[in-house]
Amino acid sequence: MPPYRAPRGTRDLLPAERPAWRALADIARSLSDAYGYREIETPLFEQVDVFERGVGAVTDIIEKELFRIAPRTEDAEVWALRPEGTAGIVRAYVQHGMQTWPQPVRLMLLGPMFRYDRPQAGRYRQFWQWDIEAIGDAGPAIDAEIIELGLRFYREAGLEDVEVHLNSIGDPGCRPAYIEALGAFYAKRLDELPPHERERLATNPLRLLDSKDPALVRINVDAPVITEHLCDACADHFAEVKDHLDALGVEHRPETGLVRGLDYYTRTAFEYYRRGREGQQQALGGGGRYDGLVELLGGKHTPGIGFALGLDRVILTQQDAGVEVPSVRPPIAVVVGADPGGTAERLRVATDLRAEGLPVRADLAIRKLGRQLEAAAREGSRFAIILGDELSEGNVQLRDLEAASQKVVAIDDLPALLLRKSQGS
RNA sequence: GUGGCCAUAGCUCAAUCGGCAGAGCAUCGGAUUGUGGCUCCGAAGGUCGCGGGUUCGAACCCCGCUGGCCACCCCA
Repeated sequence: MPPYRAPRGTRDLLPAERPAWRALADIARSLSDAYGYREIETPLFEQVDVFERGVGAVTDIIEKELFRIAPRTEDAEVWALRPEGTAGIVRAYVQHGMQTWPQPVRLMLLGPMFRYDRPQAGRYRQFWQWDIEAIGDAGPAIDAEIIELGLRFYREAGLEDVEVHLNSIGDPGCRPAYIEALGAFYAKRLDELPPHERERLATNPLRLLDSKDPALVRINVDAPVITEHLCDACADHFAEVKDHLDALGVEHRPETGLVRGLDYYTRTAFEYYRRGREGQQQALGGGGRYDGLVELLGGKHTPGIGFALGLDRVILTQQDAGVEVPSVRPPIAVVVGADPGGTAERLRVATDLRAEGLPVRADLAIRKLGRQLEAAAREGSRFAIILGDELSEGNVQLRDLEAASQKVVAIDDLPALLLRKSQGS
């Protein structure tokens, strides 16, 4: 066994699987361009305060999953690896005075996030998210734009049966009254609650709503529904979000038990699931509105909304659904030689062709021609460029490895010839 | 953070009752010295996850640790 391994909950993404990842990143970037969400990169770590204030100090993400960086000196700042993207993006929004930009500011971020969680399938300590944020627009239309953008991404990734679950969780004006009503409801039936759920009642009663405990599922049928306790402004907003989605032809499934785990969410909350795969670990992405977050991080009161899609889970779901994804592309040609030791001329010919922009590998192993051709064929290359005695007249053998045919070609004609072939003629 | 299942070559897996660690694939080499994916031959590759214990003897039984998976918790 090797002495060192990738840290728990992390993994190496090997060449064979990278093309599928790159394809997802390409989709994310081209959709971001098309929708006008411009790419931003923020540090992988921030001051702990950014997350504690932004995500919420009493959330699981902060209390038990934050990757804290041990300070080097007593008076050093305390840092942590980012567990999600929104807090850092909003910090950047405030820091760079983006409130003076045309509003809303549409941003996208693609990168790794870190949570000190117990690993499981589809759950890693380092995982990748695609973040979309629109900061500075309170209107319901932008909610619909973003929700549809997420669905569009899944479709382009080959996942046709992803749907959005939608809820509104109110705002600081109306939510406290609802939580009180909810608390009172559970208090009346305290003896029916499992001990574990009783504890959560004190810390975060909303959480009981999406519990899977059978006893609680039964009780929750009678629980007060948040969308019936919204203030007029929140209720109007929610209705208009749904109207906008309907106008787009986007199906949305009401989910009154949907409560997101981060403190900063207000009003719109949504999660993406594959139809028939609605378990808690199966969320492919989620997001919501965070109208108080900019202010929490030192800016003016500014509305915002966004989502985070888990790329690791998209990859897993593609595999599960049998979606065809790109694989490693072989070079169009491999330069091989009759003289096993003639690595210098093989390297020179390949280098010249690469200078013309052609993906060409040279066989640099000192081995006989048969082995070189074998390797080229197994790699999937279309052509082998065979260097032999003809080289003294400026010619090579161009062998078509698929057709098993070959012809003598002037070495000077190779670039144009291969270029034509690589464009699929 | 809680509970359960698992860990043998790079990968997928065998190894009878506790009695000399194996196969397929992959890698490298050879099959009369300029022609490939097939075939044949061969080589290399192991701290049986790690550390203790029981035993004449442990891949196999017991304990601990690490890691993976699953169910919780929670999230993406």
